Amino acid sequence: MDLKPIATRASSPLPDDIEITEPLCAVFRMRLKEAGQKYTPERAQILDTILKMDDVFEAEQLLEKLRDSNFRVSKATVYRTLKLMQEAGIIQQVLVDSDQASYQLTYGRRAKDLLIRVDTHEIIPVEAPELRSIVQRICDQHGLTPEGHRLQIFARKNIDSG
Amino acid sequence: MDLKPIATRASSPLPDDIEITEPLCAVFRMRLKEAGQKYTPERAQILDTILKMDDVFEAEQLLEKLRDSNFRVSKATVYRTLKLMQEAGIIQQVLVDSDQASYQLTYGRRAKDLLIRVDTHEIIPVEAPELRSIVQRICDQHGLTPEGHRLQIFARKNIDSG
DNA sequence: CTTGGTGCAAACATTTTGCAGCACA
DNA sequence: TGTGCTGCAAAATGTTTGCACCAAG
Repeated sequence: MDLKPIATRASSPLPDDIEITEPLCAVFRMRLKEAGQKYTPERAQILDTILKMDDVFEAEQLLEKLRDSNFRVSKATVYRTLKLMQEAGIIQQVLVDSDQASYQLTYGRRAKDLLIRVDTHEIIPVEAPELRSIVQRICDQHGLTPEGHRLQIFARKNIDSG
Repeated sequence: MDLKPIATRASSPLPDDIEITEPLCAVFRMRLKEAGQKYTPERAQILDTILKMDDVFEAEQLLEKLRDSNFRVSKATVYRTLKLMQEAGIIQQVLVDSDQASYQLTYGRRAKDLLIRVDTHEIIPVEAPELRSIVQRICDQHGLTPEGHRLQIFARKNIDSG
């Protein structure tokens, strides 16, 4: 069994969010070229659509949004492209729901931990810098080197505030 | 014609080692009773098998282990029972792998955070009590009440330690 | 030509469900 | 006797794959 989908790796001190599509396109194209692959209109459309979505999105949401657009892309191509983007380090799989895979745009961003509202299902990326020392301590205790982590906090609206 | 004769519900007595599970059995039985449901031999066998497995296990591993035992339980019953045990607060789903759901025995235990070795795929339950204040702080900042969390730390053997 | 990409449909793997018969209060 | 539980098979779900055709160097 493969243990590849490691989401939310908080590590490298990257600048915060980069919102421009230009560079990300370039990155993707470059990574594809390195592997002898092509930056096709379908792939561009998928990347473009992802950039218009929430930070964390499900495959089904992406498919729906793509169906609405003028440029139709097949389900197979979407899944194939999502895999390519993971390999290119542009997105990462996040395990939020057991039914469906979610993905998170991670390139050029500091990976965020997630605050998940159980009442609305809203997913809010958050930062927990103190976590780093906890992770380090636990790894130290086991003689291991940390490679990343995944933190999801579940919460709901305060009873007293609304 | 090729029906695999899974033994019909034996009203036979349960294996001896079921006694070990006394307290948890009692909890499960009680919860079932509250909901007008029964503590059947199949359910006892599933609980018993889970207690013999790693803290975190996949459905497939459980099915396999059950197939090996003398007391056969169908796949459908296993999945139905896993759901009941979740409702009873005995086990929890953990999302480790995108392919398959994993479950963790949680009743009467504290450790819910996981240290996952990316080199061996070993899963080690750990404690991170300091996390509580982090979780609380993040929820406070968003006006939310914490309901739980999920922390998975990915790590591998130290390079310098052999 | 050769290589890679696409859409479609079929295949896949995991999990759920409909149903007829069994068990037990 | 009724209600719940079981096994089986079929269905449902999300994802992957085989294949024929297309596009670009």
